[in-house]
Amino acid sequence: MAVTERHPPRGASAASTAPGRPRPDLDIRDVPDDAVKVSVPVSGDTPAGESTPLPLDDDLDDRKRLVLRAIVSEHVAHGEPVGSKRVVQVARLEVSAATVRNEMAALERLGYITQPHTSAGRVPTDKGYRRFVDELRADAAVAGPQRELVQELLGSATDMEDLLARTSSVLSQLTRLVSLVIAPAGETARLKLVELVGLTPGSALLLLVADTGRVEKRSIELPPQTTEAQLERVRGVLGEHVRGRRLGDVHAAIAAIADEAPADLRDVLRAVADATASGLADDTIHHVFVGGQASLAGDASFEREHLSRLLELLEERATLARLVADATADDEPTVRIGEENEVEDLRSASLVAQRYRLVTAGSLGVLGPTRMDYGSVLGTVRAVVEQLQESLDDLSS
Amino acid sequence: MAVTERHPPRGASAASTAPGRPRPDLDIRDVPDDAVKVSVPVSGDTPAGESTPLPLDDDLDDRKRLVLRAIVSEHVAHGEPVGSKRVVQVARLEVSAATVRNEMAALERLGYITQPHTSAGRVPTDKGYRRFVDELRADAAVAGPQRELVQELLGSATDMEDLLARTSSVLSQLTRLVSLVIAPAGETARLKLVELVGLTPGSALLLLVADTGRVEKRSIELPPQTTEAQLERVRGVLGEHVRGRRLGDVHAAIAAIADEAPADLRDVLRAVADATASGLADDTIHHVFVGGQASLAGDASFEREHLSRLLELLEERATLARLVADATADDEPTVRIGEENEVEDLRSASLVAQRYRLVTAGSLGVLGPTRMDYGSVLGTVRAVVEQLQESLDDLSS
DNA sequence: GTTGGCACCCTGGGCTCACGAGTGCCAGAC
DNA sequence: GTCTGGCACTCGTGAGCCCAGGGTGCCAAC
Repeated sequence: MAVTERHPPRGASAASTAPGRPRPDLDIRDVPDDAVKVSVPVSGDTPAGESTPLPLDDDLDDRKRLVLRAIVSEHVAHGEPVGSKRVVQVARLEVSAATVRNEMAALERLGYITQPHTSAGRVPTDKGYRRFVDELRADAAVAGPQRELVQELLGSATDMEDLLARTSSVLSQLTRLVSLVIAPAGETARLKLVELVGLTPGSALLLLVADTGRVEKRSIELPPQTTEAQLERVRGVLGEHVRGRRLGDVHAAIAAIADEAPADLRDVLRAVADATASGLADDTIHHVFVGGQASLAGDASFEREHLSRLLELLEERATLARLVADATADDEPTVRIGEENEVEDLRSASLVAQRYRLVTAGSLGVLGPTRMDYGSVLGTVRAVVEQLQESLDDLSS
Repeated sequence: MAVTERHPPRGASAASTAPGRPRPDLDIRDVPDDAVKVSVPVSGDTPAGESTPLPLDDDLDDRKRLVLRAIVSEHVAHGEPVGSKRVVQVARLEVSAATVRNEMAALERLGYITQPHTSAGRVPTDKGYRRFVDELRADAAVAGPQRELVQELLGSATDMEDLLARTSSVLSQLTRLVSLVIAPAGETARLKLVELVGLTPGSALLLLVADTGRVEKRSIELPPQTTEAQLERVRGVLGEHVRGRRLGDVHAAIAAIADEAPADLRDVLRAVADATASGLADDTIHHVFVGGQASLAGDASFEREHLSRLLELLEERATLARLVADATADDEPTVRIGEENEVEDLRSASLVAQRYRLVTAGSLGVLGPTRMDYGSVLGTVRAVVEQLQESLDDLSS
């Protein structure tokens, strides 16, 4: 029922329905070839460690898989432990509950599900969710009208900041989870304009504009008695030697010319160099857009104290940026489930993220309870990334 | 005890201890002349409406006041309803609990306190808090070392954005509440630089730099086949006619010259004018810095759903800016307690805010449960404003 | 391998009960 | 008139108990 809603049988599916089993028009489909790339072993450094060996078709026969899927779907949909009877109903299995119970016992032995207490239904473990996700294919979950909405919202963005802010907002609204959008690092972007604006006798504002539209400003304390004429000359020097360089190289370039500059400009140039020492090359100041934090509070999965820590985490933009960037190693959506997250506070949360590319890659994703609807979330993330991509191309063309 | 901690008997106090009552070395002091200016009737538009009539010394005799103060302090400190015995202890009253009970009954009749249920202790009502705050004088609650810390943190800020971000962070850390810092509107700031940077053949970036250090950028879609030469001329026109104007006047100025400009520049100038149509004069895009949201989750006053709505509110920066700005009509700290807030979702929350001035005023404050330690929060807000003020002066001198 | 049946387990809700904190009020003392 | 001790009363809370319900594991039979 609810499952059906979430996985509308759109698109061809009855395809390769594997071994001959009494399997009716189940909404849960097999893994097609565009299956979601999973977060697993890009190299050996996946946090999860022990989980599923990559060749999926190992310990679970078809029926066990169906049972697992049913349990995950049901649990995600209703939040309660699901029992054998329910599984029979929802998976439309043509066996008895007793049989399913046996399967469930097996699944529990294998670590895919667990019971909160003897004689409650079963609940998926992180491993169970992982398996479910691995077998899932991302739905095109953003329905027509919604998709148009996304297109419209993102399409009318005026610059990149705006675009990313909108993306964050759209993402959190569609998924009702916390959205995270990390702006591209931009250190390879090229400098389009360098300006030095005198604000007061003792201070000036350094403006750096990159060809991506990124604007950086730095306050600069000028040496006493710097004259406007000197500033003008510095402007000239900067314009000549620094414009067109990569953001990542700006600091070195300025430092270099400072050393060779005439004595009376040296101090000013040094000050300028200092101001560009950090925040351009390194990715410490990634802009991060966070949206929909309120959704965390609404979710019962998180108890008070945990919630509080999650919110704190969301305020540490640097950590956040690293977190999401780390999770997105290639161009496929990635899922980090519960314990797979290194970060302590994300134990009972999951991250679904994907990279997008501009000159250099940014990434985006959503954060929510482990018990989330991975199918539709994956679809949404993917769709939003595509749309963002397009809008970005529009902006920079 | 706890009260003592929160109101250390620093500074002269034993002063005008009003009428002759057996009042020992209470930590709760009388209202001195630098008493906190309250949010009340700057004009007739205070949301609260019916609460305390201004001449404070009306319905409450001294002992009732003491009792009320004790109840508020105790309740704030421990979060539980406080009973007559407790009041006797904590207020060091030399009367019996029975007497206090009579006083409490009176206070309840007057609407200052209430009992959650028959035969629990009493809890302050909004009106009770209001009265308490009205009689309170702001403590210099930021202790020495902390104050230095604030000074250090704010002092090393490089520009205004940075400074305000730090202020927000400091404020939330000191109070353990949600901090809100609203940047000055800046529409009266004067334009120091106008730049038009061509990014791609079809688009450019308009940069506006104000003498406050504020930088605004706007993406501009250029008419097809705009040449660099044209851009250069537009730059000239802008530099000549717009520089030095107030931000609030920029749009009109550009629109005006667009009409008079040579035909081949008109479209470009129109585009530029469009881009400056909003966000400069109006205060819709106040920058708002929010910090310490996690503290909301930690507080038991808010139940789940309410919490969620509060978090949502915090994401609506525009509303937030209006909220805080509205609350700060003059240069004294203001307190909005519970129902005094127009905004529905703030029913059980309080706002403590104060204005600070630059060229034009910004404001800042904290948001937390109604049951907060107004004494120290007021002190902290005041101290932070002072410090911010100083740092701002440093920055712009 | 599957099934129905059955004993068993555990949570959650509802109920009762005793306790304790706190009150309101009264009669008497100052 | 004001304060006080005392007392009866009121509720909310927590413990203890029971029962129903949903779920399980296992077994014997198909």
